[in-house]
Amino acid sequence: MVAIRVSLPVPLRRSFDYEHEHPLIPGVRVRVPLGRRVLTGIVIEAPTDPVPGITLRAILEVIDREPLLSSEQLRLLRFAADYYHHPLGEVLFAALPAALKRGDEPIVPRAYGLTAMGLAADARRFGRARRQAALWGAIKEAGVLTESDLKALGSGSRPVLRALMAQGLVCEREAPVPGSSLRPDGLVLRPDQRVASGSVREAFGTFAAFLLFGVTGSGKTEVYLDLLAEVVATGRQALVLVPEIGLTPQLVARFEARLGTAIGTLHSACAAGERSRVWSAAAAGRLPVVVGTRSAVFTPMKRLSLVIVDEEHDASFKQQDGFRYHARDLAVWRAKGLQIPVVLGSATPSLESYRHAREGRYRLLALPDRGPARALPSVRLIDLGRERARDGLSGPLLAALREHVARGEQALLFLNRRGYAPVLFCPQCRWHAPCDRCGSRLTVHLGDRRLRCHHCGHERPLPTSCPACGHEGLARVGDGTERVEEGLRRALPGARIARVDRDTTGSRLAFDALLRKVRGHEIDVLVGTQMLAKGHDFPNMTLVGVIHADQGLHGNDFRADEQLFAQIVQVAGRAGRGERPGQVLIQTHHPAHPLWAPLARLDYEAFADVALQERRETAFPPYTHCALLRAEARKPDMAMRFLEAARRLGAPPPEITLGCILPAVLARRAGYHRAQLLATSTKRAALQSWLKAWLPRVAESPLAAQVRWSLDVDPYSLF
DNA sequence: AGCACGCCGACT
DNA sequence: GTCGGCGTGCTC
Repeated sequence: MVAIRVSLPVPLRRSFDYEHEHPLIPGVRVRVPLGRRVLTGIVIEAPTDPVPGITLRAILEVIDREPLLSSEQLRLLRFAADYYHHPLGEVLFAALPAALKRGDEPIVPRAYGLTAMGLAADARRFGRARRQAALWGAIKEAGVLTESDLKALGSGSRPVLRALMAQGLVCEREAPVPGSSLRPDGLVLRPDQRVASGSVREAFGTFAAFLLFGVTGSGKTEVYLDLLAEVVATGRQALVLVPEIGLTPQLVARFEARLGTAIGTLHSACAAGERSRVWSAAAAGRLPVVVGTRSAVFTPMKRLSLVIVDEEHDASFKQQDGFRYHARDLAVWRAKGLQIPVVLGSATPSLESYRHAREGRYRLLALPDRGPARALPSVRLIDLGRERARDGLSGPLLAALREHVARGEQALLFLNRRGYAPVLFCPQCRWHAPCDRCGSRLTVHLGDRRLRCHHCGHERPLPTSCPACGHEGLARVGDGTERVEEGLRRALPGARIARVDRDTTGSRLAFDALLRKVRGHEIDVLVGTQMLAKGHDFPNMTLVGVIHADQGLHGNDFRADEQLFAQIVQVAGRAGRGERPGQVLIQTHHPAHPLWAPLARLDYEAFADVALQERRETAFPPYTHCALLRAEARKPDMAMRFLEAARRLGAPPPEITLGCILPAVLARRAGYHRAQLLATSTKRAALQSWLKAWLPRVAESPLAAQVRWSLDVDPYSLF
């Protein structure tokens, strides 16, 4: 009998030991009793020295013959659990597709081939069994018959196959790697793309991180494809991480067409069965390329030799609840462990990555060209202090809209605020419609005459008079997309206007239908939220207006600057992607802000200089490393009291700064009172080792059980 | 997280 | 008299 250490999907910061007749390999799944339930767990150490003084219970069943998680994956997941200070059990299970979490068999795609007897057989032996003869002939010719080939032959072919197997002519065998009928001449790279791709190719087989820096339309995707083609051609594997909205069927189709091979995709909308199929196929080395969102960073890949993170600055790579990992950072760590190159691509890199590149830890690969006949759009600021705006629309913006529409061109207006107005205000008693469950205001939605909270979803009918004093003239203050749309209809009668936000465009289908209408020029002006900002090409769109750009300038959050820059570049990329040059008009109350000069030139490097300087002065990332302890509780003060206790347990060394306990920016949300405590240090290792000692004590503090708390290492934002 | 045990209010 | 509210304690 040996002791086996097992990790279980429970939020406990420890593992459990069981006994079994013989040692097991780490990564194997087992069924074990815990209390009076039976759970699926993962062996992490066997044999192990059992915790003394505890009678071990027996493992009930060993599920896998081969480890489900490879040692490489276990190393990655252990590191992630350690670095993000999240219970290992939850981390391990976060990496598994749902079916495998439950303990289902991994899906092994089957294939069939001829046995020696089958190869030697003669067509005449089948006599009148014509279907058997045909199937035998087909397998002989193709060499192998996959499960999907069999399906293509129709349902009647399965009994025929069984008959061939019964005669010992056909047997099961491992499915082959999908054929790569690569078309190597499909890609013609420009010189700068060739240089970029060449640098990465030279690094195959060693660890190197590259920052592929190129504006929208500069052809980053061609560089990826060139590298992927190389990986596919040499029978190795590559992992491509993309932002949540970036994984479109079009993108996958383009990859498949260029690479001439099937591509596995993993994303949140993936059906459970499909997910575990891709997972298993990738693990076995049968899928050369996997494209996926955040959680795909954990995909097992036997022959992984390249990792690409596209739009590496995108916020969706950071998980915002539970196990708060950053997929881009883990991707870099994974590449380092495997000694393979990793390519981070962006037009607006995160300041973290950009600093690494500037200081030589990452290699900067710039794609300056925009290709033939692609001029950058011109950007102009409109000073809202001088130009009065009505319904969010200033005179110069309206004039430009009229001009472009009259010329038969299209325009796009951005405003990251849906609804009609963000505040309903009583001018008589100064009442503002509040959300009962959050510390926020309700947004006026005129379309269905309701008040809605954009934080918790709470809603109620729009009152016609003030609930506090009965006054009838309630004011709708501020601009939302509904109001801008209404203003546009008044100012541009006759123009065909459409609005795109979560309220008008519920389904993917409706969204696609609208995009088609825009391309067919059935729409002149499109008003919408950031739903529109990414990826959609409208060749006739020559004007882009940004209604309010100021949230990003004086945001309460340290990352507001880089998000604003990324958004403006993103938005500007919508203008003039056809032959006609684009024009971008940005309305701001602060035209003199130092960030606007580089923004107006769409000059990322100049922006990064200003922003990095400011981050250095204010001691924010990337110049310091942060960990944020968040807490929330129904009872007021409870979260604060927990954090105070945690702070007292802290006793940090001098190189770590433990901040004050502050209410969260939205101090009350969905009925919970929220607060947070920030720890920072210029030394990542020092912060890590202090957290390691601190966190178990925090977890065991008596108040911990009475609040919902979490630690966020490298928080994306301090909201 | 589950799932127990455990001690106080409104119901067949 | 019970059914059931969720407080707190434990799981190898």
